[in-house]
Amino acid sequence: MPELPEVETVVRTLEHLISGRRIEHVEIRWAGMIENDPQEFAQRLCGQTFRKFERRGKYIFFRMDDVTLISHLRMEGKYYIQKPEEPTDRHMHVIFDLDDGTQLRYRDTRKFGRMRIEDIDYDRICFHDLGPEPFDEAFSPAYIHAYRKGRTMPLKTLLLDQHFVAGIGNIYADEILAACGLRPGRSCARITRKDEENIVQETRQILKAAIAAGGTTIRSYTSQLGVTGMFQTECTVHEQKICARCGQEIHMKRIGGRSSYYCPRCQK
DNA sequence: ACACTGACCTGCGAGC
DNA sequence: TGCTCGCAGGTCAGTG
Repeated sequence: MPELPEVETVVRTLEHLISGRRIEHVEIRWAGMIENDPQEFAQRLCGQTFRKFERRGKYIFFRMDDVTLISHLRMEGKYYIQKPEEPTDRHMHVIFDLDDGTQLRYRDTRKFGRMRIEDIDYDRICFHDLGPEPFDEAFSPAYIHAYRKGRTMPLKTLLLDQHFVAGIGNIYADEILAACGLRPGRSCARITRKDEENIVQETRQILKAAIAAGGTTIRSYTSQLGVTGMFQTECTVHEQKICARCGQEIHMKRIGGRSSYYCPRCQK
């Protein structure tokens, strides 16, 4: 399931592959994933050229000539560059014909992903009240301190809260908390100043390493774009059996409706 | 205002 | 073998 590092990898790969390509036709096979009126969506994108490729949290922003195409992959959304004669299947939901004869195809087995168009100057930074990017200096120990004031939610829930910080999903939330030695179920009201510093530092460290590795592949993130990452081999707790640090059996507990993995010895 | 739950979807694997 | 059921999880609407 793509999180910030995977989405960043997809954005940079697509930038490399389709920058400067013009959309000649849009085929929408499943209209449920288009948040605009589907006809208007297709009509406004025809004749537009991919100019800039941006990311905000887990959202992709394609800046065209006159419109911004915003895409969220949710769990299983993937983009492919393929030729028209290559076979499609029932999970291909949107197909863009490009001016070089190839197609940009969006495939999503669970139909959770969403696309929409907005005006060209649509503000990426203020989008959806998303929290700061983890690498932005606004994401600081002082910011965490202020945000958690008056809140009692588990740390795991806090890290997954996109209003708190943008881009962290279930896998990296587990990894960040493991690196900090904090249990995912610990209330965010019960951490120290030092913990706040560690969360900022480990979040950046882990996401940076993941981006460098080209994103994580666990079960859903593979692509013909050549961006299959290998970061999952570096997971210390998520979907692991044994703690890499102490050998203790990894525990799994549902927190905020998500499976959360932690080492009961290393994480307090 | 905060916190929690269910809905959206489909594929897969466990269990009977 | 073939069926049912639970689980996977990002986001948002609805509820307490």
